[in-house]
Amino acid sequence: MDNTLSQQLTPSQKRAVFHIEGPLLVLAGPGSGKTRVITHRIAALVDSGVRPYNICAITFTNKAAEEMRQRAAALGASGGAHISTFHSLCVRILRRYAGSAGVRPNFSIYDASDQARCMKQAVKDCELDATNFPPARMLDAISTLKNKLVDAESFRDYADDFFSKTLAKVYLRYQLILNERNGLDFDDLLLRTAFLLDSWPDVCSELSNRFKFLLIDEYQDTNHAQYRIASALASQHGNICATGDPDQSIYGWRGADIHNILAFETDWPDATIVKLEENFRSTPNILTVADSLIGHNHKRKLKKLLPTRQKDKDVVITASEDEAAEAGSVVRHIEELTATGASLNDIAVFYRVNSMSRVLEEAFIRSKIVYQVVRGVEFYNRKEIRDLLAYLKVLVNPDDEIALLRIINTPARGIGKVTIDRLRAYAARNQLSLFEALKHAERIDSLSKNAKARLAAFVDILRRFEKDTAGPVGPVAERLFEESGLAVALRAAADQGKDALENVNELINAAADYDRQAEQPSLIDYLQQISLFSDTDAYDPASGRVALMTLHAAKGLEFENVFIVGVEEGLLPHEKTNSYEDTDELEEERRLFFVGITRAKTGLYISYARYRTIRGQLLRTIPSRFLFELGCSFTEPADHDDDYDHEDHEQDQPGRGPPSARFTAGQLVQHESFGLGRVKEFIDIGENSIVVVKFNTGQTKSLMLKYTDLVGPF
DNA sequence: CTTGAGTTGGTTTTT
DNA sequence: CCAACTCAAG
Repeated sequence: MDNTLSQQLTPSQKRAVFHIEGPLLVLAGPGSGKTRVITHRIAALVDSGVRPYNICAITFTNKAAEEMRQRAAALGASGGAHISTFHSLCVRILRRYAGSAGVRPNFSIYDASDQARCMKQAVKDCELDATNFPPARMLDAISTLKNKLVDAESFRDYADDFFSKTLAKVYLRYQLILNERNGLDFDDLLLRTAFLLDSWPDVCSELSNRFKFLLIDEYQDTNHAQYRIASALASQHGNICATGDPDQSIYGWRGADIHNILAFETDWPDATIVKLEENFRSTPNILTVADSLIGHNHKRKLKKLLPTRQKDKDVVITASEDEAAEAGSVVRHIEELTATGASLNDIAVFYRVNSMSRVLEEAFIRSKIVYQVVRGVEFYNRKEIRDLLAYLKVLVNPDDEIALLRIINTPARGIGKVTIDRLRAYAARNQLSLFEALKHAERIDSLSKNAKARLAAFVDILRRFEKDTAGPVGPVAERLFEESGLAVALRAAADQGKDALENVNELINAAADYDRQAEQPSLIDYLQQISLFSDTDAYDPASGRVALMTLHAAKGLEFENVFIVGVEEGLLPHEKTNSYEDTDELEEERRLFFVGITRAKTGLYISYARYRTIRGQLLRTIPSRFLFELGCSFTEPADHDDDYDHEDHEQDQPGRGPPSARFTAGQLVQHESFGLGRVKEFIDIGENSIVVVKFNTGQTKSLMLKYTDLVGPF
């Protein structure tokens, strides 16, 4: 390696970079130059004679992979190394070894909404009530099982209580539906790959010998399936380098198992551990606050962030009246920053939930501050985009019934519910897929002559594209857009069609981009790739705009100035995370805040609003407990006189809830012994009024106002 | 069969 | 508040 490059590294970074053989764990705090270590390490490997072809680096997002590719190239290790996410790697492996893995290579990847459809069907097929067995809950449970590599059959053999047995039935059914449609959900990609590597030793050793050096970033957020895949890939040589920081583990809810990183030394007894504790990113002002906050987590190894920068601006904590005022305060601070020379590129605003972006966007538009909402997947959720993609999906995978049903009457071509039902009945009777039945429409007696003709016309459209699945994607997408009738329908739809047309154009351009970049463009590959896009992938660091994103999306990024808004009880920590008790989930919320804070280099602005509109209702909030854990002189400005002022003010305005009500549904309250909860119902009968509260402990209580110590609004 | 109005229910974070 | 679903009229 180039001497000047290695001179930029600290001794511990050098150790991590040049420790070539055997297992290596890099425990790296935020801002420790971890990414740089990995890219330098790739370069060092190549430098020491390793063929790039034998290197596999796994990152957390496609964006991170892209950046790493570029940086590695800049260090002279260009081309050949496989750098991607776990999911992308699994797609490649599954396509290559489809036969052994028990999948067909043209599988569709099912996203959350596709999964929801399949699950609804599964619950219905099992003759269960959707209220007792909500599809979302079922999916959650199944996802957890899949992440632990428990497939439907093993779970069925294992289930002993009523709920588990029911869940097992649903799981089997759900999986059957997926299989029939040749669809894999995100978890399947991992599970199938893990099973493949486990049950085919020759495949496992072939891959392990191909990837002689394995590097895995953000190891603290790997789940069991990923852990097993990683172990299998390293099985032949043990050249596994994992990097991560237990304090930045924020995906426990998705099955990430912090144990993976904690047990690395046990898994690989001859492992070398390198710690990167210096922080090159943030000022001591910020690190002190971060340290103080994360110190409130009990289940962690003690670790200090060692600052290397000089003191600079103090951390600013702002209390605003409501979310609009909070957004206004963000705008004012941004204007101050830009007035002193900061670029909008250097500014980011983080929030806990996506819905919070709206009020910020409105404020930015009013103040003419340009911004980007980092939400890449949103584009692919637009109706017109999903429609066009559904056509492409059906071409690649005709068994994808979800896609087929989406387009069969889009744009409207007179194929309604009755026709589809008859088609389905025929398919079921003859053990055919819906698409097969469609091709036989002529022979289905129950169909009217008209219906037959319409179905034939539809099949004809698809038939014209049958041979186009191999080559470039852009031209196919463009032609299909026209010939499917989507184009005509959108052009007819006056004003809102205009946006839609632009979006479709963007999609076609993106597809053409893909054609240029891919070594061997194909529709299958394209569709599978875009299914794995993440929000962060859309982040453009040179856009000259303020970046708005969730705290989760902020992972791995850094900004000169960071705003974190809505730091309130119920939001951060989020109320859904059973966080009144000192639980693991609460600790994860704290880590999430920690991740947000440590993204900031120089300016850190934390804020909360005293009132916030939640589901259309203006509610009193409680400042987050985390604010008190920051260790800086934070005093809650709320005092009682202010409260009453506001109450009065509120009562003057009609439409803000009944003035006599002391509680309104949805409101956050605190009880001396039950803790935090939300008002479900307030039965206002004067002196004997009753409040029904659902507490975070899970229990719902009806409390009589005059006997209870319910505190709220705060 | 299509469309629009009305109702209902669900609401975190994401590969 | 919003999306997804239901139902009735055209």
